[in-house]
Amino acid sequence: MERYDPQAIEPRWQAVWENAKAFEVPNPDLPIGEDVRPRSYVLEMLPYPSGELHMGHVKNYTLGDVVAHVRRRTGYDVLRPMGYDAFGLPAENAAIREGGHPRTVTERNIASIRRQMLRMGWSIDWSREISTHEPEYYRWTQWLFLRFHEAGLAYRREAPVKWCPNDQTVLANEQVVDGCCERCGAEVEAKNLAQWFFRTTAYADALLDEMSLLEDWPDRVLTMQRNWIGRSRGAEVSFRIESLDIEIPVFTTRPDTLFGATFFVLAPEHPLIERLVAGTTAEEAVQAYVRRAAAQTAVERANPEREKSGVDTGRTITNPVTGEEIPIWVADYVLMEYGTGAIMAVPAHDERDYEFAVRFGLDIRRVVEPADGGEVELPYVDKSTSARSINSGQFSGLTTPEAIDGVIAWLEERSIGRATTGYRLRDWLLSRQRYWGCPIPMVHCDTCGVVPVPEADLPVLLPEIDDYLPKGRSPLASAEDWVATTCPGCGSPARRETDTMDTFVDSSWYFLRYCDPHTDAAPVRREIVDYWAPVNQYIGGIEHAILHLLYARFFVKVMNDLGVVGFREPFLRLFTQGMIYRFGAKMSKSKGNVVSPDESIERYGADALRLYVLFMGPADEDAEWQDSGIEGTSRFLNRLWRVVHQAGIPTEPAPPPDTPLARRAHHAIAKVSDDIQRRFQFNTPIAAIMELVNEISKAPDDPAARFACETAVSLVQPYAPHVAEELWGRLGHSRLWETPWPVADPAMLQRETFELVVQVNGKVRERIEVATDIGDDEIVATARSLPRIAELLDGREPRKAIVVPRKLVNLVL
RNA sequence: GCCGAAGUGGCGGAACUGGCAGACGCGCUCGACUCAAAAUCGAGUGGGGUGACCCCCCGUGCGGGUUCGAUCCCCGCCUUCGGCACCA
Repeated sequence: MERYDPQAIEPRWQAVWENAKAFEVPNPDLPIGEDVRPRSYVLEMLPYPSGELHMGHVKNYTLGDVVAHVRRRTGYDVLRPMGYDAFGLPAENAAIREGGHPRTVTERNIASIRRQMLRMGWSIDWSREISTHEPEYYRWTQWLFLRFHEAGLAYRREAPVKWCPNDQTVLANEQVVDGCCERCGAEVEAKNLAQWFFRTTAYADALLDEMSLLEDWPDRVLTMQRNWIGRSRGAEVSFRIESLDIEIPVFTTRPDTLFGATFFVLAPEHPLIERLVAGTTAEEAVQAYVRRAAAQTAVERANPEREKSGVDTGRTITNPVTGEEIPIWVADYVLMEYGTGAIMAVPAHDERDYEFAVRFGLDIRRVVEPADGGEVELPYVDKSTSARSINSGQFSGLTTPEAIDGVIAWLEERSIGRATTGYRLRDWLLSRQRYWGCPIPMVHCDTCGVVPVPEADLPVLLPEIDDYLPKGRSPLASAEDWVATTCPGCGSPARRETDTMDTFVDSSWYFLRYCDPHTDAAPVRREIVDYWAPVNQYIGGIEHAILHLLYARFFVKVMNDLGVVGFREPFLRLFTQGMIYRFGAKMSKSKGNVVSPDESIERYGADALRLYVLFMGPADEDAEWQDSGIEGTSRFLNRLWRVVHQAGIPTEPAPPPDTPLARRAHHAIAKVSDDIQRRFQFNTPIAAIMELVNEISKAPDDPAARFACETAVSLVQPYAPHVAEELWGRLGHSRLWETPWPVADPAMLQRETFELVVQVNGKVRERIEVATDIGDDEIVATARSLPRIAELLDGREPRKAIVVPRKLVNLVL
């Protein structure tokens, strides 16, 4: 018998698939008829070509490959494309590190990633390959930007922004983690700059409410997105400073506590502060406080452990329900970015206001109590129906929800307030002061202002420049020939926008372009994109729970509103895979704990590696890489190889004889199919196939051995397609990749007998084989007649007998 | 602090709807093959008692509860991981 040699087998089958265009799915002819084939769009997140593939990619794409193979073999046209998220900081930083041009380095990395992907044997439709840095792609990114701009959803404004001093660019809110740059970890700085934004906040409600259109997303991802969007319903209430004739609105989720508002607080950045204190005795102290606050970093300021600080302005403002004058303070626990930058402080019913009032000796007035009249400590923050208003005029006695509605109605009648909704979500800051990105297709004209580049002039090509190192302003600004242009409006000399787009813009619609990757008429043709998309199954890392997954959802909603696509959500089902660790840490070059896919392939073959990354444990959980683990799956493939060659393999009559081994094979079919299709569980099917192979090797002369071997090979194909295809051929068949997925025969799953577990008082005391159709009474009688059970009963009559059909009987004394 | 997930042999994990805890793999032990080793094959492998076998007791982070029966449900706690964190 020939040895199992993955190094010989694997490249051979990869060539066969390539020649046969085995995994290419053509687009339908237009117009699309009624009788279309069932189809499934299976997609994994596309890689950044900033280096080579790592084990995380191997797990991600192998998962998708298993799903894709099984769907193909169960009758679907499966769209499974691949591309590269080529623009952006990771690729650009890699280029700077390696000292080449970003394009050269990126394209070299793409070539090596593609080579690795082919070597893994993933079933990808390579005819649809795209890369976001190619003009054929980013032309349409720019086109979408223009349409967003037209619709008022892309705009430029000067705003306080987060600046990464290391990467020398601004960042989106989503890219700031604990006050630090998500990429490089440097502490971010605050700056005021004119920047481009997408109006994500206009879609805050849609992003929340349309979660109901999703078929299956992990709860934790939905929760994270909900928290990120942070919708809270409440009211805006106007407070007046009579002496200065100024109105300052506040946002509150607790209008019912207005009677307990005993002071008022402004954020240090609030624009009215200067006017309030000008020429007063408090002026100097307030200005000093404001300066101190400005000097603090976001990290310092966000530390909730820190004792509250603040300063009295000496001014008062009128509480609109009580008519009382309450003091106005300035304190940095109030944020300018949320709500209106001013709050009414209700110390009795808010933790932060309470802490502040205690520290500065301000009034604390209780206006809510438990509905059952019980005693509670302050601050009392319950806003459910088990709380009710007190000391609140006409609203006293109402439950909190009633009081909230009542106060809002009262405010609306008098035009001093209204129901409104607050969001934590901010608009998406998309401009970056970096070279390696999609140019923003806008022109600055002294006469016309900011003018869009006409659609016919797209793409605005990224210019070739010598020095693309980040230096605080976009490197594109130094490409003077490129910057100088004429205004599309008036024809006078004008300057191009020199910022580039955030990489997340590129990756917010790539999955649509795959559907129609070569069209030069539109980003995608509507009929084609609606044929394939939305994605049926998306697979990727949890680290994109907010960033990419929220942006892509936003993009698709806008594109739907613009009529570009016919659906509202990009990804119907989402599966987030866990990370692979080694020696307790994420694999990284600096920790020296990396196992490279190339190394594993060379030693054990792609099939053994593919099996191992999914056999490690549940795919959605983190897992620890064990070098001996891949040896195990490699050993299993050797065993499978041997069993197929040695099992005698006489040609059996079809259908195969009904033997214990044939029944084991049918059980394996049922288990593997159910685990992959219904449970989306990938480790246990491998165990089931291993069991089957073990059974075959124990009974090589079983008359159904051939059938059992064919079943094992067929079931392992999604995981280990090369060796499966090879053995399938040696069993006298061909093209396993398009052979229908096996179906378990229900009759073969039926058993005539089963092992009855006999318990006494819940403890297992005996097991016997009994007929499947045995009656309950007979089960009890049989159980009691067993010598061991009779001995335990010792003549006593069981108080109760519980029979679980086809499982067990429990005799209770 | 708030929200969420998880905790099972020496290790990774299995047990799907409350019904035989530890499937499958790794590791280890013994045996076969071999001059020998590796590879491969076979047997065994949660802890304890007793010990030829049978059998008994304990056992799924800890403490309680519900139930004939709990890894699974409920209450309280501990630990680990993840998210959010002055969001008014």
